[in-house]
Amino acid sequence: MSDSMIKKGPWKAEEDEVLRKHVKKCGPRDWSSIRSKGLLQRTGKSCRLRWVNKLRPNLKNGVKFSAEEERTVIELQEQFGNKWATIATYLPGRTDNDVKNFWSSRQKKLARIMRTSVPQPSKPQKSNNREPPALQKLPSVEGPKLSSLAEERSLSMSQYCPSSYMNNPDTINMVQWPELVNSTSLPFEPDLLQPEFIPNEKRTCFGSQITLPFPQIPLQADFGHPLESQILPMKLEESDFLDFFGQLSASDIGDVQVPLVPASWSGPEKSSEIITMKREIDVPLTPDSFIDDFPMDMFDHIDPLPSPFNW
DNA sequence: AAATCCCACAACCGCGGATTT
DNA sequence: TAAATCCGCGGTTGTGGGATT
Repeated sequence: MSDSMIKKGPWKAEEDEVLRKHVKKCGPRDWSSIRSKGLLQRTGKSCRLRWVNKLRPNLKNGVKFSAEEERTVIELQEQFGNKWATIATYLPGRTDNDVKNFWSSRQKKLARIMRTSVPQPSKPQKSNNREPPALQKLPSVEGPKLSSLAEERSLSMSQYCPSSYMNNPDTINMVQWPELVNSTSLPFEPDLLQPEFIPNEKRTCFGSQITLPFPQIPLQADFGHPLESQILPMKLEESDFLDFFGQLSASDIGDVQVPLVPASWSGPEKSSEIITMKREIDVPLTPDSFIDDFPMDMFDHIDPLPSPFNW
């Protein structure tokens, strides 16, 4: 059968039925034989993909990711990277494609938020382009494909942040963090916002990995990302933002003194507990570690959101 | 009302590893 | 053991519908 006989594009119900019958008869294998037997004019790859992503039983087709699923994906992506098939094994009814698409959408939302966080110029500009003017002169914010939040944030920060503040511990604690956008612009389900800070001994400030039991994950476990969920919606005003980040690159950050606990944590040592954090070269930057490294008092201006556990 | 943007989703492609011949 | 084939994975693109301008 020549390549010109190979059909591509959307599947029809009749094709789905043929594929279902094949799987019922032969099991989910021998995909190539479907075409060689003349059952369908689809490649074996295409048949397998259709089965795995759409026709397989117990799929959650058309069902949005729940907050719990989002949390799980976020955590697992941090642990496994872009191993979508691996991550999907933790999410019943979800395919690697589902997870991949979810993550991709989320990345785009985050990128957009980072972009719109760029300060507006003092002079209004006439332009049909909705891109913030400050960004227009910065090349390729969306250029490289970023595989993790950490990369995304690092890129954004290094581009947006003029620099010298980045590793100036004296300056960091002087910063007044500006207004915040409301939670409706968050790139994830509001369910993920957890004001409580629940100390996790497996988690340290610099992106240590949360060790998840394999292959079962307790979905009820606390996967909250208080730092990420609160820092990302921040809308940064021009002066504060640029002043803060000065002329140094994020990678230059050395020792920085910051409070360890989020503002919303009501622990007795909230404002007094200061630790010295040191970035070590051999510590991999994980998706949340970049944000985790921010000084905690920058969250002081964030209104606590209700815990999903209190709803 | 039209144009544009945003978003979610489906599907394809290229590659590499595993299996078969 | 090498070549051919199959299979699975991750990256990318295309598309349609809803929202926004």
